[in-house]
Amino acid sequence: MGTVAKALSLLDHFSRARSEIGLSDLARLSGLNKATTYRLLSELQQGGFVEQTGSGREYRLGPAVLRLAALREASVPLRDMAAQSLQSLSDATQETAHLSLLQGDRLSMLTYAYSPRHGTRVTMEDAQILAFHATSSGLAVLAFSPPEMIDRILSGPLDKRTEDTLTDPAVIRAVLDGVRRTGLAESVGGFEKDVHSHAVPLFDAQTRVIGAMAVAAPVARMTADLKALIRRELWQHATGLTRALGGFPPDGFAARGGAA
Amino acid sequence: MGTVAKALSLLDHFSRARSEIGLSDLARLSGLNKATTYRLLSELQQGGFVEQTGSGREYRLGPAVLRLAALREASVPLRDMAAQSLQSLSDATQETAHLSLLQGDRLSMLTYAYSPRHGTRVTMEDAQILAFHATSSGLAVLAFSPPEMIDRILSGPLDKRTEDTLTDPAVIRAVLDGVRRTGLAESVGGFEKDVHSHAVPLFDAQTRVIGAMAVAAPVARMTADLKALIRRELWQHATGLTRALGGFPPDGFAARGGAA
DNA sequence: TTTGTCGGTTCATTATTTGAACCATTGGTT
DNA sequence: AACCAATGGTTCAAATAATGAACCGACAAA
Repeated sequence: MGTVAKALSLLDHFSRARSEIGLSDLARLSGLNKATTYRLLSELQQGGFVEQTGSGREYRLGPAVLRLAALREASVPLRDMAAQSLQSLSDATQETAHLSLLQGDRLSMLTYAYSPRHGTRVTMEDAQILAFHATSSGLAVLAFSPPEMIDRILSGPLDKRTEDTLTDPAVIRAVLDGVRRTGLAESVGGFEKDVHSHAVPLFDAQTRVIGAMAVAAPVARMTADLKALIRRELWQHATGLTRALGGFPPDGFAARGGAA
Repeated sequence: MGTVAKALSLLDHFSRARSEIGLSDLARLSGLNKATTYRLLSELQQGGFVEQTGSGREYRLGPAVLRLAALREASVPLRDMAAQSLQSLSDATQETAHLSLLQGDRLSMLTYAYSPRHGTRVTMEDAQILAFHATSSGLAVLAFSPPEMIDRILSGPLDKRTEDTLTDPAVIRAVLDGVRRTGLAESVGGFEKDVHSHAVPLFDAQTRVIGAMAVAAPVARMTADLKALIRRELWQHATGLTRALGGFPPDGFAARGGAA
């Protein structure tokens, strides 16, 4: 692993739950030497990617990321397009819609839209990391990822979020085959106990999978009609967004039509 | 300069005007060897900080910055607070208000708010870099920066944006003294010919300057009354935002009250 | 006092970065 | 078709920068 990759990997340890991390903690988390961690942090700090908090001397993400995000948005207004598409999808289904992006071996939630219709709804956390084996989005993405990546993910630890979480690699591979056939992934209670979610992968211009669009509804509300509606709308919106971003589904994908 | 700093500096060459850059161009822009640039870009690409465009093989900022920005926002909702404060300031003055952040030796615009009142207004560009010697925001920040930084900036090239741009370090130092006394910086036509702007610095929890809040109005509209209004409102809003972010002005700053 | 942290620093050893030269392609010119 | 000047990408010996064990002083708890 190169020095730059190490420095960038430090940034991965910040999360919503842990937005400020001390030097020693970060060294432990990353497995790097404390001195190394310090030097890398110093360089990141110089660039404004991290900064130190006032009270403690802990580190947190810095303002430079805001600037870069603004530029990224300006050149690739994915977030705006995604937000529009999600809102429309959420309106059509009356359920929570969300979109996640693949970054290296991580799948993280970019944005979401709630429907105001129901009092109960599935809630999402900003920049949440989605487990590949426990979410419909994860399964949708994994199904269209390169074999090496599938092997890598499935050979890693697969924690049992709920009693319904799939943790047997063989079982998951079978599920992925199904996702590849239909272009649509489903997960009932794999991530949160009462959530039933569907997901469709998104692709870039080289037909590589870049993320997934999903609809999550309470298990109690899922009827055959709602399921059919979600599948139809989700398919439309996801393939539409892929096209809008200049991406292309792999050969044969469009033909599937999200059929169960 | 460490390897990490070099890699991060590559990201600085992306701008609104130039959102996609080829390998050779980027090597030229950064002054690094092409092979070096390539390796650094590869590492950045692995981390999702840059990606290659579908059509050409050019590079642009990647999706990872979006995720980090979301987390930064979650832990330090500066942008939201800034947006609110700017809107209120813009409403009160009927002119364009904007906020810039210091990142290393760069001052870059974070966000802005227009007033709908007038047909003519000062317009801003997202993530624009503000020159220290040519803008009120730059002067406000520089006045409260460490002496070494002032020396560094003033010994660098000071380009003459307009005929009214200050380029004599001695003159600028005198202006900075005034800014330090009043807590308020002013620039007439230093950046754009017809723009009259005021700025007040913002501080962090260690009383270090982190940026500036500013109001920019067309020179033609600037009367004594408007000037007094801007100074009063700008002072209120800027000190209010500093406080809201958990920051503290340096000793004696609050006592100045933005008096001219 | 002792013990265990913390953030930060040092410096000889080591491993990584570096850059000139080199491909294979591409697109424009003659 | 031949040529030229770009492009993105690759190689490898030489040079440089990264590394980590040990060390500070400061602080807090026992």
